[in-house]
Amino acid sequence: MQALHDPLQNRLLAALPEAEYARLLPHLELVNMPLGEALYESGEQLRHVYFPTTSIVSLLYVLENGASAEIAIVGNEGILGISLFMGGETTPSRAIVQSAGVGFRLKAKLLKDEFNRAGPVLHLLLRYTQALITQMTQTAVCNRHHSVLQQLSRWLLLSLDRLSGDSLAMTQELIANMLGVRREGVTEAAGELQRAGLIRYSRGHITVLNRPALEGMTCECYRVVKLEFDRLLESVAPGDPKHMLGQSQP
Amino acid sequence: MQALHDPLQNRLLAALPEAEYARLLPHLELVNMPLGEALYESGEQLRHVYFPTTSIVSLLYVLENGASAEIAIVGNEGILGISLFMGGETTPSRAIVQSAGVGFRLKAKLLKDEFNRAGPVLHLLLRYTQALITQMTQTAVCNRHHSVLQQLSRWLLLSLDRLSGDSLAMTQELIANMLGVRREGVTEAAGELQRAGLIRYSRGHITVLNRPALEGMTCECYRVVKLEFDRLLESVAPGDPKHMLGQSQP
DNA sequence: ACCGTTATGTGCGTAACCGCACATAACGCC
DNA sequence: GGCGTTATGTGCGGTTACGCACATAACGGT
Repeated sequence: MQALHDPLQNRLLAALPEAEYARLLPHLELVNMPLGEALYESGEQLRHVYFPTTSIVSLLYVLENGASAEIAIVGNEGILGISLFMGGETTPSRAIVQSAGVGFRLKAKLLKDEFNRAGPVLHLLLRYTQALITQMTQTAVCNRHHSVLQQLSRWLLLSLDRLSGDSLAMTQELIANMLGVRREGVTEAAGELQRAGLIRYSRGHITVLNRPALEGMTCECYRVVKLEFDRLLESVAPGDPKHMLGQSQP
Repeated sequence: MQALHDPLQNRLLAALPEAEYARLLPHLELVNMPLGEALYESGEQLRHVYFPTTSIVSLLYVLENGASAEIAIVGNEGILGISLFMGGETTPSRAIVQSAGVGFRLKAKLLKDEFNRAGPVLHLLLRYTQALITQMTQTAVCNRHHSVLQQLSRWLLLSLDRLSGDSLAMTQELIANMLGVRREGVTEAAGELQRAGLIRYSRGHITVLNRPALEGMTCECYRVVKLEFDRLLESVAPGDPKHMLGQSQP
């Protein structure tokens, strides 16, 4: 079982230089991440950071009236708990597991210590954070200007990218909560995608049948985010200066 | 004239420890920031970072079809150009001056060098960035769930906080661009606020007449952002351990 | 095979906002 | 003081999504 789950399935861990990875590896703890679990709640002190491998976690904000909106999706490309190294310790949002799976966690102190070495780990985490910021901003833009159909498409593609697969276990009700729209709105949009032959939907299981076509009809928000993650997190080899803070150009 | 404009009017600069401020001061250059100026464009390499003092700058994303949406507001509490130290060098968004005024700028290399000392400046900038992230996430939430009236209220309060005043020069057309809504929608909402006696509006000049009442009717998004900025950027005195990355608790 | 539960589909009327077309009004300049 | 320009107000039909009330359908256990 353990053999099936390798920390290197997380692309952020995989991008670490050998020395840093070797330092962290003994402390990485495999954890199960069941559907609905809160990795952290609004305003809660973090004890661990999490590196998902086969799970998907949503950062979401819940309004006083109970309505919710997803801020960003984190999967095998990222880390949960950035407020730890950003210095705020807490955030007003929550992290909820949206697709059950596993991941690895690391004690808060260990990550902070590693971050404070001000070496490759710091720079990698900050680059990831910048990519995450882009995802957040694009969520804001998409919320403002695009239809439920477009947002659903974007969400599907972003989620599948973060699972490295083409199918996903998720009810329309849950997706509606993520997008902050009516469940019926998701039903309608999903029906449209299904009639167009782009996806297949059945009781909590979505499969993308024609990914190129789906990408083609999705709003630019998806592409912007994808490009930015690719640009900022392209495989960072040991010694590769890409993720070191350069001495700048004239 | 120069005497009227002190870098310490920028709260981020004011929060620096003496030693760091002394190092940066000789390199801080007073710059005029006229309405509509782009401090940076999407994807553009940054040559400077900017610390507004009497101006307001919007981070905004412009869609392929020309529609736009504001991501965050930066004024005398912050800095423009975080992608420089986050490591990405560029972002997909633009920074446009929304309220003319002045600010101070610093050459990119100097800021990077200071950041790379991994001292108080790094920690302060990261805390600010986390506060900015909160503003961005709350923008996404507000875009999703709240009315134009509520968004206008939030926007007004956030802007005035960043000017440390109670009036603002801004046409409804510009505000509409920021919020990503119709100009007529802003007219309607502003009319409502005016009829309620909360603001006065006249040809590009808004004055808040009854701030407590305005705050009272604004959605929680404003308060969440304000609280988070206060929490993360409360005056950081030299030697104050608040902005140092603590050695964590058990 | 049955039945409760959960998931999805559908059909309303309503509210908010959009796009467009103007009307009015304030200001700046000659 | 007249006039072009810019800013704001208003009306109206159309679209999108909402809230609610159901109908159907799939699954899961006994």
